[in-house]
Amino acid sequence: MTDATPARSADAAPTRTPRPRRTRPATLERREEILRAAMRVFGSKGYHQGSLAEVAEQVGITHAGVLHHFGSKDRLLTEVLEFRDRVDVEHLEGQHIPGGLDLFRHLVKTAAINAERPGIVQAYTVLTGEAVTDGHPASAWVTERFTGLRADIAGALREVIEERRAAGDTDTDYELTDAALDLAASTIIGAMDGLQIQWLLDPEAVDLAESTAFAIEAILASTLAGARRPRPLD
Amino acid sequence: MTDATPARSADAAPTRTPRPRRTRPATLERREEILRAAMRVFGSKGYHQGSLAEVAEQVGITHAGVLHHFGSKDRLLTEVLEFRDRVDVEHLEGQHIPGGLDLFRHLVKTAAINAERPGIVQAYTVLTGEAVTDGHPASAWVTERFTGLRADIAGALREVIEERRAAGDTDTDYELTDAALDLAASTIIGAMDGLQIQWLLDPEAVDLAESTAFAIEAILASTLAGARRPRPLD
DNA sequence: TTTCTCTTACTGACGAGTAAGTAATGTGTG
DNA sequence: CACACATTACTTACTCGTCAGTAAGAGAAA
Repeated sequence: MTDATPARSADAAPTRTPRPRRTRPATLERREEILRAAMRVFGSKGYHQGSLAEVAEQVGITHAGVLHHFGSKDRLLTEVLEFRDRVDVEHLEGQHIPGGLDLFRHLVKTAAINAERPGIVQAYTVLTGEAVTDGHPASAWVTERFTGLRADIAGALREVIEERRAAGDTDTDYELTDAALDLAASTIIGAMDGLQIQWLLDPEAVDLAESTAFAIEAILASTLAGARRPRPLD
Repeated sequence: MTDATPARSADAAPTRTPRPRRTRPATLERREEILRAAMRVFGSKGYHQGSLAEVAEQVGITHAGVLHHFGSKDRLLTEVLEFRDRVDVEHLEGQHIPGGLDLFRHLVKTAAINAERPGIVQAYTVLTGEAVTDGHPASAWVTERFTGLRADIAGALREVIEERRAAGDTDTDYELTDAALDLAASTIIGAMDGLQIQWLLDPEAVDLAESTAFAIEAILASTLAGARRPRPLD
């Protein structure tokens, strides 16, 4: 039984360099094109309903060409998600990631910008919704994304409250638990996501920017008011 | 060009009655079984990813049997949605649909109940998320559902405010526009839906009942406080 | 001449819908 | 009441389409 694979290390001439070539710049661009196309397709049709053929067509190749670059549909999806993360971060490059009240202003501004690009919002919403199905390849990513967002927002909340305390605001001297901050953070994220769904389905009926701003202000006010705020349901 | 279809009305013996037989009770039960199975399947896998074969298997027949009853997968989905509507209404039978503050208490209680039945929540969330994809058969249903919910909640809000005015609460004598009520209504619905997503993905991280209650109280308080509430972002 | 990019061509699987047939369950007629 | 025959509730066995993934090779680049 002879080895069918060519002998590599054993007696290859030492003159032979291992020859790494790797990615040309044109190829990297190609891959980004594919990622962008995939984002459009998965965003409008969902992951399961979107096909590799459709992604391929948008960049003028065949579906096998896409598989050459990404190996499988699952891997394509995860690379799309990582790519989005990278792009989002680059977008903030130069500017620091805002904290404190600025984070909330940033969220409101983002909603206003998103109201002009339904495609992005749809992509995010579809993938997030799909991720709660059993065994979906994006569910880990979405879950971690939520975890990160909650931490960021809870942190910003803490900053705001501590700032006010430092300024001698006696309205804020209640117990400040992590749980309460997380609660507010989840609620803000939830409201933003839920409003996006309604807006996508019926843009006439919901003003994305305005309702997002309202939600954040309401939750912020309630959180800052702490335990002493009258609870309307009691 | 002769008519290939047998002459029906022209000279058929008047003795022939059209013979309607229709559905036996056992059949109706069978169809309900199928609808319940379909809800489970579409709820856990989504509409596109869930197959007729899987639905059929759960009631012990073949996928062709399902098609015999419902004609097509699309029709099955719409009948599932109509069935859910019917069941939900029956569930409230006897009790009046609550209005005013009771509606909000009802929403909070529903969230607490839902925290014990992730299947239902998942079904609702998956279908809603999928509905924002292009040309999805459930999008009309979901859109109308949101429209109805917004109207109900906005109406309840109006009731609450008018009650307080009647009681002489001067805190509520600001302009009361429909737009403001709809805004609050969308936000409450959005928060509930968004929190469900996070809870499904990470039940440890989010307390569905508590966060929903918090969201509703915060938005309610903000709305009742009207225009005079300090706006933290300004 | 090796490596990379991509195509053509194929496989295997799965899924919705159709067609034809079968067994059971009624229903109208004599 | 009995018989004939509609109608129902399915099954089996397809068709047709789609889609992910594979294999082999061609042309270009390095």
